[in-house]
Amino acid sequence: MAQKLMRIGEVAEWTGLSLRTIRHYEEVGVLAPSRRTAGGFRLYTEAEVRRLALVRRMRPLGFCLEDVRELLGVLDRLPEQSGALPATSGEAHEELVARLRKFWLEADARCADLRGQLQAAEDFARSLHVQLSRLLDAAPEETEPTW
Amino acid sequence: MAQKLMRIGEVAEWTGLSLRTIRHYEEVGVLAPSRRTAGGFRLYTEAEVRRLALVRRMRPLGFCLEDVRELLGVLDRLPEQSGALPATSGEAHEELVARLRKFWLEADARCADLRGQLQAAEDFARSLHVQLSRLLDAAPEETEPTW
DNA sequence: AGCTACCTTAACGTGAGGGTAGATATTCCA
DNA sequence: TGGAATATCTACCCTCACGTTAAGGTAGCT
Repeated sequence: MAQKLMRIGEVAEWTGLSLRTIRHYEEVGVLAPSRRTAGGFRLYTEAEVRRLALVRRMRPLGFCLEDVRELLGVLDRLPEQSGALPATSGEAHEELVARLRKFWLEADARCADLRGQLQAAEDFARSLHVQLSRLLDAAPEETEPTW
Repeated sequence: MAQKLMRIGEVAEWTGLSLRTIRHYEEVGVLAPSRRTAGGFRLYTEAEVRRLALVRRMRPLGFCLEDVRELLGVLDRLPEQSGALPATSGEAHEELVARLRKFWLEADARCADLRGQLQAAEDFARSLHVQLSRLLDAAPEETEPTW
């Protein structure tokens, strides 16, 4: 069956990215749709939509768009299935591994970072709650009696 | 004993904020040092440094600086100890509670958000690792034998 | 043909700082 | 007390990842 092509609005709904963001990704070379309608509407293949969804999942890691672009490039050169022999060999293969490992380490570090931030955020939310409780306890004349 | 006053560099070291960030917070009215030296150097009291450290802990929640400013204002009007009677009463008190609750709800929502992002990030890091392993397995000629 | 929903490019705005220059302050130490 | 070394000042422009607005074109239906 022929590929299902999506226009930008549908892609936005699917991925949770804004129209502006999707266009921006094209502007800076992260991902351009392979086709357009005669009138100029962007048409995305399912594979392209999946790539955008991947970018969406990457965002919390805080990689800049240039890094995202590079990582997509690396991922592209990866063999599809573990069964297949590597599409690359020798030096190219080595470099691929190196780049991938770099991203992995970086991603791991940023996960740790996120965990720390989450901690801080939860602490903060908790302390807000405590303040709020104190405030409510201190003004019983405004609250309903407990009976 | 007289207050210990810190200059911006020391404050930066204490809080983990950059000099530029601390100055920026002053520019947009989040927190200005109460004093300067005759020559114009910023001097922060310990209380001010604590406020900056609080802002630092709030950052992961992604509140904009205007919100931070407002929240600091609310926190300022809070009674210090649960023992003390509320410094405010009636309407003002009600409004304080309302604003504080708003921030609490918002903070909680953003924590949930952060948890989601962390999930996505960890998934992504894991998948990078998987790809990496596959890549290494597929090229045993480059790895050391297992014996 | 007209309507509506969706899409286009282009240009400017924003938030939260980063970086630099060039001038001034403060401190340390001989 | 006089430099030298270090810290800080203001003012300005830069960046990144989009948001916003304006003005207009397209797809598809009736």
